[in-house]
Amino acid sequence: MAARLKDIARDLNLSVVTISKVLRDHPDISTETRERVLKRMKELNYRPNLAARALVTGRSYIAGLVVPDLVHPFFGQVAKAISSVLRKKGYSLVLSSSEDDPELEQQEIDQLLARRVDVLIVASTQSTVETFRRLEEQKIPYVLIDRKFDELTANFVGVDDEAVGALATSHLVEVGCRRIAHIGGPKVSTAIGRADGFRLALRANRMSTPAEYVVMREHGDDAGDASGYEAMKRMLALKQKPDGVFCYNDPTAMGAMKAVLEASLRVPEDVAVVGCGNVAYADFLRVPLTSVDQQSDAIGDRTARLALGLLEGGAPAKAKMVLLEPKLVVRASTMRHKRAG
Amino acid sequence: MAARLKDIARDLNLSVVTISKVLRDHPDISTETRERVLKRMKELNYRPNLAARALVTGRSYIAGLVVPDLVHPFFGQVAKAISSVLRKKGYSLVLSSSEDDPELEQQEIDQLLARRVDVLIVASTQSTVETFRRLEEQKIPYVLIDRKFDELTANFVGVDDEAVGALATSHLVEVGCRRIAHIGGPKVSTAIGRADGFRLALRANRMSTPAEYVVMREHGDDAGDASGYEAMKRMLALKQKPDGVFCYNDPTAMGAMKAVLEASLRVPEDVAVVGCGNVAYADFLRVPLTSVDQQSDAIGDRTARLALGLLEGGAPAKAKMVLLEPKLVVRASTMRHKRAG
DNA sequence: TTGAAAGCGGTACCAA
DNA sequence: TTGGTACCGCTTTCAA
Repeated sequence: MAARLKDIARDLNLSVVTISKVLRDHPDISTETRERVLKRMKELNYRPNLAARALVTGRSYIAGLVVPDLVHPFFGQVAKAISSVLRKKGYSLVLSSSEDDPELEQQEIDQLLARRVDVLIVASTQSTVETFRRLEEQKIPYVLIDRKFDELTANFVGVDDEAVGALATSHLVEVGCRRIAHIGGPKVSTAIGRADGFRLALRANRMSTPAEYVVMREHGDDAGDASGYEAMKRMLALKQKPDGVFCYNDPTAMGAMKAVLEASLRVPEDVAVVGCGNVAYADFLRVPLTSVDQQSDAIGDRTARLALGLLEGGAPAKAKMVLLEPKLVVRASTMRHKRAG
Repeated sequence: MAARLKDIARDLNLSVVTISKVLRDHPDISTETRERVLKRMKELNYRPNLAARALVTGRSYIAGLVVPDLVHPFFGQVAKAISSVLRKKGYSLVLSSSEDDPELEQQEIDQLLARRVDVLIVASTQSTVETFRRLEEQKIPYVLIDRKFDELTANFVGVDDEAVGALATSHLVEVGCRRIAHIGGPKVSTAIGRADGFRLALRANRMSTPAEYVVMREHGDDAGDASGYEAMKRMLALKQKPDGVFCYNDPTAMGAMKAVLEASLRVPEDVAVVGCGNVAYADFLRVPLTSVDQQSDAIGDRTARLALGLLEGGAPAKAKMVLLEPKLVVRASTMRHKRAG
């Protein structure tokens, strides 16, 4: 159906090679021929078959991106930022969602490899590094984002999660919280790093926290996360309630806030709440939410640059680790008295 | 780098054809040969080059999806739903974002066509139908979603936007609003349809509305949409303030709510607010937002089925139009007295 | 400046 | 049951 080089060549009594050269702006083509060819291309609405081209050049000009959840605004933002950088260099971004399922992630990666993407970008949900070792064996360039693996010295771009936890927690200390809790996430590097940062900050402030004040959840990422709600509810039932809580992410924080308000307590006066992610609507919540920004645009931008470097840069170079500094955005959910110490 | 049929054939002293047959579960291969081949494939971590296959079969097994905004939860949800149906049939979904820019949309479509997608799914931001006429000429199957064109009898899946407007507006009437305003969207079918529904519902209730009560915005889709805020602010400055407002979408409604609250008025007592989209966090807003659900999952599901039908179904069939019924989700932002009439 | 031939990694068709 | 040959649409190399 679609026009091919061959069609144009036939119509113009030229060879396929000549047309191909015009297509790629090859210098040694007479202006006249070039004109004729371009004219005919336009008439036929010609589009080179990129699959065929990829087959011979060995470059698909596709970057594959696998994220755990397309609907999560963080990943959407990152994808948008990556795409806008890559597009300028002629690359397409093929997006896949793993739905936070390691097996599905594996399938999606296989699919992308079968399409011979030039580079793979993954926010992985795997618990082992096997997949990535195999990528290395096959010399397929890849960049991890958001979640990293200690066992792996791979290219990585993400926010410094320990800093996230420490930033949020010290802020709670600063606004006068004395019994600070943490509702954490599943067993991935982001959640673990943030929990570590939480503990570090407490120690730095010579504070400690009872075991019941730290909960690591299994799943849950929806707005008003049910497990954040449950976890908070349980903490509020303790004889010593916490007066501040740092939540793994914003949805969790929204769930926690709901629990606090339902218990007829006030945010931030009785319990101050900090989330992470800085979702666009944080300002419009029942109590505007203080949150640690994850720098999604910066992550996307750096990731895309790194990926391009892997593709264009000749030298293999060793794995590059980009750790971005998180930023705290203070809103009503932690605005109580200043420095109570 | 990656293994090819040829490599396996050489290693096993077989022909490429035989390996290819094993790959595709062709019946006439001896069990023994099959075993040997499969074993070697596993060892080499063989993955068929889909681009090469596409070249000869003429089918890429790729569906292309172009949306105006990846970060918008509605499109994210739709993409997820489409993808999950297509994946089961062996299709990959390649996602592009047009950033609400008609030119960029055109580029993305071209890019997808160059990759020879089997079918195109577009939530178009174009103002003319030229692009789609060309698709028809080239016999490339496509499905429009969300936004439609009157000039075009194309496959379409979306919610009934007139019904959206009517549903929201009658609800406002029912809860006792007497001066109902509408903050609409840009000049695309969704916004126009919802505004039409708004007018219809008013007429059906023998109500009318001053011109200042209807605003159609140009752009804006972020959480707490600035133009929703501005529009509402202006209306609140009128001598006769509206007592209810139907907003084009949820972000707009959030902006409008902000304006109402800042004016020291109450939602819903002074001004009731209805949005559209039913975002996941609607329940957690300063005032939980009544919203018309757009059925993103159903849209995705029906779209994917329709697309598959276009691909697998032999008969060309005539354009199919799927109009889904919207559903109202009532929350605090409109919970005032019942039927004041 | 132009083009013939070979080949990228597969599949289809038909013969052995 | 197995394989030879041609070919998908394009680029590369080298010769004319």
